Amino acid sequence: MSESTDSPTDFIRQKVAADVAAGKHGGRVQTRFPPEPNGYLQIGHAKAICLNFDIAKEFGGLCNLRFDDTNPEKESDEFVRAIQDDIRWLGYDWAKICYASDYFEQLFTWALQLIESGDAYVDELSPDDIRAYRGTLTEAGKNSPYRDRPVAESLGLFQRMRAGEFEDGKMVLRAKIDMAHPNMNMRDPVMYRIKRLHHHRVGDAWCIYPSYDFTHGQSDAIEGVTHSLCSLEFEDHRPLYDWFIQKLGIFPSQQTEFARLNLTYTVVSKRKLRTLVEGGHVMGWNDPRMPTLSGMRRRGYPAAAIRSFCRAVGITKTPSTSDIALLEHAVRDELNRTAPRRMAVMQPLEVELTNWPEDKVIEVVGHNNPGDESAGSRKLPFAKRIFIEQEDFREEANRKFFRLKKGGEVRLRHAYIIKCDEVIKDANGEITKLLCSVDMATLNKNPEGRKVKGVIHWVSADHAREAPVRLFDRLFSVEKPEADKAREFLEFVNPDSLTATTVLCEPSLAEMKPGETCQFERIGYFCADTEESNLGHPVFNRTVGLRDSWAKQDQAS
RNA sequence: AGGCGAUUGGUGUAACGGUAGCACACUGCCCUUUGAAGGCAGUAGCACAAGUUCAAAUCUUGUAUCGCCUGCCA
Repeated sequence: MSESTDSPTDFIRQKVAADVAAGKHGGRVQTRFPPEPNGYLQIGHAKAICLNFDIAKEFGGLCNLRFDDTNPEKESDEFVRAIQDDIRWLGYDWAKICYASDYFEQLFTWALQLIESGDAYVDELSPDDIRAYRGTLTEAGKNSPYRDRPVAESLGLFQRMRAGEFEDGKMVLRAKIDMAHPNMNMRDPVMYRIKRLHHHRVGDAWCIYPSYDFTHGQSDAIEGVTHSLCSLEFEDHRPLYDWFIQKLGIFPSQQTEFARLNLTYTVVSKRKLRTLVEGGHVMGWNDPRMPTLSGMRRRGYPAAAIRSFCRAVGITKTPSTSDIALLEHAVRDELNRTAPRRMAVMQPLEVELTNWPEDKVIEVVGHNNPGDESAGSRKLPFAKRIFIEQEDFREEANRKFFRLKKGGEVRLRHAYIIKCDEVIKDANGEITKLLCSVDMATLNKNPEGRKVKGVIHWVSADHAREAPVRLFDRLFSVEKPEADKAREFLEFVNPDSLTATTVLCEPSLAEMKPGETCQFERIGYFCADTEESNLGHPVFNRTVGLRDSWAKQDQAS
């Protein structure tokens, strides 16, 4: 699943292509990615980022990064910075970085214009009354008593709102549309509210802030965005989006909605991710189990794999839940091509090579990537005492088990074929050690007259380095943690999603730099953690395990 | 007096009136100094009903099911 060069042909790209062909906006294409800086980006945002930036690129257009910072309540510079880092890491760069807050003055002027044209009014109803007057899904709302106040009065009040003459929540500016509209968003939506909050960019310059609806389309218009792509929940807002543009007579950006991404065995809503962090269910926003970009980055997911995944799930209007296995496939696919191979043993079983001279140490050569000659090779020490994986030995097993068994032979990866002659056990009958003999004629050579099928990994006991490892499993133990409305999603958090253990690894692994990823042969892909690794002492995160068809087969039998 | 949108194998998608294809997952076989990767094969699908048409996944209507909407959030 490498990133293909031919472009996808989803309905949005078809629409953009048709617009270009028709000469709309002179064939110009411009998009934007508009996050609110109130949280960390997650895999769902990655889908939107890829869509917007890729479309701009494919059609020779521009894509801006625009922070939708109209509500200072939960917004901060920390998020502004983290979002930029995540987007760059994903592999994208913006034409311009914009802030809705840069348009506050213009927005205010436009609000004045709508008041003057009789399309907006200052309402003094309380929040509770506004709700009550709005009506319900099946009943029309009713007009506010302030709805038909004179234009001049609204004008004066709105100016005074800005001047800070009224308390928070005392009044709002509303669009005058239709309180009986079947679309709730058209029942005189709020355009401005009074909030005495410090804004991360404009400071205390304003005490009134525009709403999303009165900001987004105008921001698109100011920047000249031709295609304003957003998720399905804004479908109901499109009539409003168009209404403001039409009333204001500004550049007609067009909004198109697509389904957001959902993933099995996880949650992606900001609120729920926050709950996981604040409830201590994970170590933080960048916990490797989190579907955040920072979490996936820390876990070792390559940016290219995430892009590839986003391309694979496509863009539609059908709400759906993608299988996390598809994401994992994209990760393995990328890592299989790029990650150097190494050897490490998770559950060591000592093996003494009886016919190997006591002090003899040789170096064998291991290829870094069998599928990529250019990846080169490294040397591995081989000596009398080695460790193999406990599960690679069975005293007795059928022929399906082609690893080491008593009296049987197996290939040590990159080294010799050995034969198990004797099994040493302790008083409890637990296997403590294997005595094996080496077939000296089999280094990088197959024996004559017999075929040895199994290959297992190993490390030299005297040369192995011990390193901490964290194994991650799915964050939730059910496919759709949000599906059961009667139960809180937290009930489904997988108690075994994190396992801390250690590995014995080949010497070269001690040199792994934080953030680097390799494959532990026959086990999985691991990266050196960026937070907890020290020079010469990596702490490994298991990015994803290798596919294991033997485990399935063994389990089935 | 509700509105808007959606519905194609287990999952995610393609098709734009003319043989339902791809990927993931799953199953079997081959290959292999990673039981990985790779190769080959296989299982499995148009929500339902009417209508238009020589011909419907595709157009029309109805039904069902699901999603979103009653923040001074975005």
